[in-house]
Amino acid sequence: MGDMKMSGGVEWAVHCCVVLSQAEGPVPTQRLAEFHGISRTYLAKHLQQLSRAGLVSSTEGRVGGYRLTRPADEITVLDVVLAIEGLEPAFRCTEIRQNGPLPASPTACKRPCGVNRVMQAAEQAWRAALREVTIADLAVTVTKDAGPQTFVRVREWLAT
Amino acid sequence: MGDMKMSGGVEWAVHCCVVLSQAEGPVPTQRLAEFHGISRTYLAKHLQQLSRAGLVSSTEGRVGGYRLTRPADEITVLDVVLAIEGLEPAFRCTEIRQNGPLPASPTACKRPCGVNRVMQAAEQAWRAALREVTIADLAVTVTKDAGPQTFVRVREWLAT
DNA sequence: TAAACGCGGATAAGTTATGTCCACGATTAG
DNA sequence: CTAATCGTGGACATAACTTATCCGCGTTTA
Ligand code: SF4
Ligand code: SF4
Repeated sequence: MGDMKMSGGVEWAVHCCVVLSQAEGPVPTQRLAEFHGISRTYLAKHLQQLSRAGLVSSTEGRVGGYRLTRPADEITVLDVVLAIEGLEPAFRCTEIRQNGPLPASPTACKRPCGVNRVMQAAEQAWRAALREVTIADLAVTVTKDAGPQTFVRVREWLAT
Repeated sequence: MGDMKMSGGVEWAVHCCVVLSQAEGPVPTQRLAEFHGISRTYLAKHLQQLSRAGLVSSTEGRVGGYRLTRPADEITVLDVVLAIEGLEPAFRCTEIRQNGPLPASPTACKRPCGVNRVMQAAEQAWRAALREVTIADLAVTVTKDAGPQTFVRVREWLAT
């Protein structure tokens, strides 16, 4: 039935961060959207979220654009995912244990139950894995996968 | 913006499995819904999914209902989550690296890229954590949190 | 002064999540 | 035999969310 799906904007945002890590100056939304062949206006929304999260900073005006606020090896994939997806956990308890003919006592409801604890632990494991990889790591992977000339060509295109 | 949210039905399904692990006979949808104070007709949908996933088996007719197909210590929380949420991973790549003025070569696209690999690894860690806990474990937790008489009362109410 | 750019809000279409309803066949109590 | 209970699957309705698009505004620079 319903599947737990991550926002598609995460893919866009991660790719943009990798590109920004290789850029020499501010890159405008226009260029980033064109480069990835995606919607300019919608990407703008995601970049604004990255900006609010403090991952990128923006320059307004004629030759403005976005740049990373920190070195790429200090930005984790988790940072980007949380910036786009929000901070709320995937599992949200609706406290159904308090319903029905045998409701749990207020005392027992002080702390989250076993179900909730398991879900939170799983989410922590998920976050830990995402925290292990930085944007810089991804850039290295791209170089390995697509060749050492890749980012040279990207920089050339950005300078167009 | 968009948050990755788990279906609310997961909470219902897990709770139902815990109750079923303590029942002495088949429990009909009606009772399970009443016990948890939730929608009967909608819960029926989720129970059917558990049935299709092979976690519970149903008995039709006058005194029918659901029961677990396996001992509770052989049903993990992951089993339930996957039965409700589906098998698809949370992160779905749309291959935007193939777009734009510098598309990745077909050679480099043979296998998933670094981004995708990170996401898959994180999801594996998440699943591993959920696989560590069984319905039987949760039942023990409930006994600890809500008192040893809890399930006695549940069985009494179910026999009503 | 005009063009390029980021920012935030309003708006809309498409999709998903949530929930209801009903007709059907199976089973069992009386 | 008959009526009540129960699971199954499909159709249906509605709320919520995702995915955009557009516009007016202020900022910066050629
Ligand atoms: S027992 Fe856990 S999952 Fe269930 S309602 Fe309570 S906190 Fe939520
Ligand atoms: S680089 Fe990875 S995340 Fe990006 S489009 Fe390719 S497979 Fe998807």
